[in-house]
Amino acid sequence: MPKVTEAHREARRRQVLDAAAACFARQGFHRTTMRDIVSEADLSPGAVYGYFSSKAEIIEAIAAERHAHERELILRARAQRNTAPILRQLARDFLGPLTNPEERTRRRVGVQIWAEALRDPRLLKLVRRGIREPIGLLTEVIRESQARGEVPRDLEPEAAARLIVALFHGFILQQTWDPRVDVTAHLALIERVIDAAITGPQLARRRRRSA
Amino acid sequence: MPKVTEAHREARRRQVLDAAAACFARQGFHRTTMRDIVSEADLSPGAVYGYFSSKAEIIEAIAAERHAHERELILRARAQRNTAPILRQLARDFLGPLTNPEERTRRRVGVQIWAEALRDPRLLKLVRRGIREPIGLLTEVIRESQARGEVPRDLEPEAAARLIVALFHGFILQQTWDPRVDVTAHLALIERVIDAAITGPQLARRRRRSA
Amino acid sequence: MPKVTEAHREARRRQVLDAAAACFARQGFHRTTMRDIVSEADLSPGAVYGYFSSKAEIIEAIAAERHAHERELILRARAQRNTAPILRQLARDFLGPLTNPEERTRRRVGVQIWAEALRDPRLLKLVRRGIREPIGLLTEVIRESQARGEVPRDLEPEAAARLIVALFHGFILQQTWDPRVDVTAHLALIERVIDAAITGPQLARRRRRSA
Amino acid sequence: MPKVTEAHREARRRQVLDAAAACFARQGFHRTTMRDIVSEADLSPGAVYGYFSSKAEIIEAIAAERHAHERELILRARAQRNTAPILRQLARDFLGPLTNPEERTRRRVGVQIWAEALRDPRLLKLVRRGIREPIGLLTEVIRESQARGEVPRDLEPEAAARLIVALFHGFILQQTWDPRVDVTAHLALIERVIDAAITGPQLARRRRRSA
DNA sequence: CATGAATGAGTGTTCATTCAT
DNA sequence: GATGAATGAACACTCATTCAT
Repeated sequence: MPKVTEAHREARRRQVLDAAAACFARQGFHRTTMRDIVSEADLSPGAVYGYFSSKAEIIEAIAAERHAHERELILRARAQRNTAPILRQLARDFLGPLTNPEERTRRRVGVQIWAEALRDPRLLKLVRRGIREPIGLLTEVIRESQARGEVPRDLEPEAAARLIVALFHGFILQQTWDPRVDVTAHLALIERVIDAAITGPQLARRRRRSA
Repeated sequence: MPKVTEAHREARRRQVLDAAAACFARQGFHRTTMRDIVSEADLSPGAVYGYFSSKAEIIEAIAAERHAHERELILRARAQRNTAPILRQLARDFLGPLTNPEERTRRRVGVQIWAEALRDPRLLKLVRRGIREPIGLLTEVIRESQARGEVPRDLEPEAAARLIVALFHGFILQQTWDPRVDVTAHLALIERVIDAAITGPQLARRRRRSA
Repeated sequence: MPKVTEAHREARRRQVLDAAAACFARQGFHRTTMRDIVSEADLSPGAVYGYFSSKAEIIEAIAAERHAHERELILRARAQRNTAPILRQLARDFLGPLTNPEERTRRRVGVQIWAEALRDPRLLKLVRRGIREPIGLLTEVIRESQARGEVPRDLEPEAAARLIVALFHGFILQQTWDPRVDVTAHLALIERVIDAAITGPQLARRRRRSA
Repeated sequence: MPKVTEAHREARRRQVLDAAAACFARQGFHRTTMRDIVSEADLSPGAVYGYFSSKAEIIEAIAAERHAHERELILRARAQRNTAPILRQLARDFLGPLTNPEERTRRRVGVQIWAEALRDPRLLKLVRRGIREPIGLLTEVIRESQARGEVPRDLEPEAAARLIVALFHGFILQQTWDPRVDVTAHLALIERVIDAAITGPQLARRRRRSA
């Protein structure tokens, strides 16, 4: 049994991770020094290295946390029974929080991770997994929608899943470069696109008949 | 060897810019040292600094070039007379080249620029302008489409323009993280989405007839 | 080895300052690289920068130390009760040590500081203050001498103070350019000038009698 | 016979020397780049190197010019027949011009040369010679004064000469650090010191009688 | 002769990481 | 475990000088 409780260790990790995220959001990874993180966390260098063995590991931990969170959001949305509500909830869950300053901070770090992944193989692996899973989940969702007849059968489910993710990522970028970009207008448009794309049961039936 | 032609100067700039892009694509901005660029360009540090006064200026020059190029692509696409062809050409011009290794290199650098802009105010300004212009052009395109009755009038043109750009940026990201991602499948899907979105008079009529 | 004593910190500062002074005396500020100082002090660059945040700051610290020392010398000399002994002690305290190699090293650095001050506003400020104080003290000394009737009343005290300082500085220069210049001969001459200048009551009386 | 006249060469040298002096006075030797000099002189690097083979050589040339000038001043003063006028003229010729901005510029460069000489053996040689000659001339002047009975015979002539030079150099320093230092007050004081030191023929005779 | 692009060794400084206390 | 002084390789950038044109 360690001298220090697991809860204490976890609290310290949080402290470091939050401090690092704040610094990264402000100045990017490479302009952020370990000193910056250490100061922001109000710890000593040695203490930080007791929890993370390198700067890269901190970045990875942040990325991993983010992916776990997004996975959770998708799983939760999938609990809905129909396609349109699932997609609407995804749009709300992913885009809605962007009005929140803390989420914006996290997204700024997220964009840095996207770029850093091109440089750091371990991070790339993480980012790939962090994207493969959501795409997998969305692919399933679309397949289920096709089974329900809410989405045309000849649609390539994975391509559609990627398109949804791309839409989200692309909007994150715009929001990050210019926080004045209107989240609500975008959400409204996306809801409209969803409505257009999804042929709810009745609509689908009607279509089939008219064919 | 003084009194050198303008062509010579331009060739040297290219040499530096290409070398820098190659390095940046491989290792990111911050892991790329000026020495790396200088070696790759087969020049001396002094020579490089004769053309660019800092590493940041090289990055900015690359970003500016890219933006000019994209602007050109959009202007060219707009020369088409109808919405669907315009959008199809845009999709082809922006996504098609991603199969080309040189374009992929450029896109990797592009992603770095997206992240770096969060840190470097000058670059952020450049990126913002580089995005405002295409969105502006696309917004006009959509307005014209609405005037032609090819697109519903109650669509918010700028939001739609942003959505198109987001789609493109998001796909770039996926492609950059994993070059195996299928460009063709995506293009096909996008063409389909375009067809679904556009209700141009002729197209609309044709569709009704074929139904 | 953290939580280090103040004494330790002070010893390290000394180490850097002495090493720097040795280098500066040998090669001047601008030919002395930080590497030189670091080697001479047998430290690492990082260690040096832990105590001084720039090369300029090292120079300033040396200048400040020197000024404090000179101030001390003047204050001590002023403890004498009469003008001639004060001036004689000043001459001895300032010129005497020039036979000492370590003092010569310090004086060589001092000359560099004099020149560097023309370039570095912070250093100029320091040098000006380092000169204003001694001149102020000497001015007071002369005023007191005038009150005692040992120096003619119509002498401009500050001009006289400046003249004394000029004499000293000028001699430092000669000594620095050519260490063979005879300190003793100069001291003797200065004592003679002092005797000639001071017409203290006793001295004046004694002189008249011996005549 | 060269393609370019000797006069042309001389004019170019002047141009470089003046430009360099202006730069040196502003920023010191080491902060002045050859580019600075080249720009100030409105020439090309190659042109400058056609007249001076290094930066050090420019500095040396400036020092040499200055020394020649000072030598001239002393020789001219010696044309006076008596000691007091000689010294008074020297004081006027050396200190008087300090009110002139161009002379101040030259003196700022002079101070740099004094420090640089500690680093550069060739320059040190020059500075030593530039000081040995005036001291030699002044020593002769003092010897002649002693022969004329205007100065006590037991005065060490060279020490006295050095003292005069020291006084002058020291005052230059003060003036350079703070141009507000009052040249006139200093001149007045020096005249007074001269009067006190020199026993004109009559005065000398009177003294001898009273002994 | 003049030009000015090119050279490349060298500069002051930083910062991720370690480890003696 | 915690501390923070110390390490030292590495960095972006400069500038005296050269030499092809």
